[in-house]
Amino acid sequence: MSGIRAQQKEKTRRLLIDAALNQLSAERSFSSLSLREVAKEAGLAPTSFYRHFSDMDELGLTLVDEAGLTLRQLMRQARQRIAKGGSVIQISVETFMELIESNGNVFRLLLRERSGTSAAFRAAVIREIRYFTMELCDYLQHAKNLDTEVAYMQANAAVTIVFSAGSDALDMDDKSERAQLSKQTIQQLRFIARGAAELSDRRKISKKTNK
Amino acid sequence: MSGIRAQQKEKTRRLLIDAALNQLSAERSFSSLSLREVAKEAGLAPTSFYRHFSDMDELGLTLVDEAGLTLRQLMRQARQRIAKGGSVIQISVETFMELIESNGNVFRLLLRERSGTSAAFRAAVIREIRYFTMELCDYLQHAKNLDTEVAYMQANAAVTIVFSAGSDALDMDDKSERAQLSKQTIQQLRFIARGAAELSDRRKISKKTNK
DNA sequence: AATTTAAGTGTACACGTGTACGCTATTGTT
DNA sequence: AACAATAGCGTACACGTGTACACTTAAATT
Repeated sequence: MSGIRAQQKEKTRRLLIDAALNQLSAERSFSSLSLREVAKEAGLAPTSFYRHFSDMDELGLTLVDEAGLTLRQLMRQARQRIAKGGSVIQISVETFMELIESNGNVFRLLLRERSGTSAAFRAAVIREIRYFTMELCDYLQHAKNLDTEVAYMQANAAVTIVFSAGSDALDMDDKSERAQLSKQTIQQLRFIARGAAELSDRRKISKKTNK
Repeated sequence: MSGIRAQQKEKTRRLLIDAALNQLSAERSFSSLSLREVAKEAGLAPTSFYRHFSDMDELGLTLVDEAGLTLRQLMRQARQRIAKGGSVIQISVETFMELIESNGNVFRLLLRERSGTSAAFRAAVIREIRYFTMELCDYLQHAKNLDTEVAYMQANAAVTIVFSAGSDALDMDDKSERAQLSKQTIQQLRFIARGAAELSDRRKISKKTNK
């Protein structure tokens, strides 16, 4: 099996995925996309859609997977940059904002669409974000030597702040406005980091004195 | 003019508003609601809808106004409780969570629906949230004597965290789970408050030494 | 070379949608 | 008492939707 057939199939599958992503915008949520619209944008007959996905829901799940991949790519890239030195928070936020600029529509799926979708879809989105949060939590625990619970709360707050800022950035066309938003987000993350570090310290001290 | 007619009209207008609110859920966003569905739920013929709103968009804007009112009610209630003493953050979060429990669907409009709606709708939501943020910013500036810019960043971060937690709470049926979420949210707000207070102090010192 | 498999097409159907239009019945105005 | 205004209804229409079904055509298998 040379696979010239499977190869073609994969190609038009991507056509469908990209067609869906391209139609996303501030006005247009995934849940408001119709099977026919997506097929048309991909240059296919409506019924051909079924050769690749049984449902718009299934396409949606695939898109969320795609978004998850992008999120991991983000983590890898940020880690590489951090290894070269500099402010961890600043580098992370800037890397995130860059990725939003180039992969805007992929992120809309994770940042918007909190309702009006299937339960499976929402669960998938939540799973991706949780995974991301846990990665950050691990990092905080080890690199910053934080109390487990405190690390989780910091990670959770940080992800909420960054994703919310990312969501806002999606609708900004002015570049200086985005830069301002980045700056503010960085400062907010520092607030959180500072507060978390203090609580973690206090907890450690109280544990020692209890011994 | 006794207004028995206008009175009736207002009554069925409320029927439409409530019908729309009642149909909101995790699965069902406002943007996915159809004019006919809302009219049916209200016990009206589809075309009667037009006697009250020219559009689903117009209904949407009305709902956002409604949500804005609820938000102000929240602020008033929180202020009253705070005046009686206690942790400001804790009281605020608990008041917020209470209101979400009783007015869940009103909040879905503000907390979800970040896309897939008309530009006017999104603008209205953003306006309400901004107003809320500004109120908090004012409070922080005066009561806590914070630097203007720092106060804004804290207010913005706090609102993001609380609204995100509120959005999560909307889909929880377990009461203890909600309590845990409240606790976590309170701690996160304290992180932010602590970090902001420190930065504000540092800025004041540097201003003094510059004189 | 003959046969099977499957990606993509076109037609067809039932259904839900927004809304234009004319009607009825009741309230408000003159 | 006569008239105007209007909330609500029913019908009707064009349109977009998901999808079932029978088809072509090219690759894969035998």
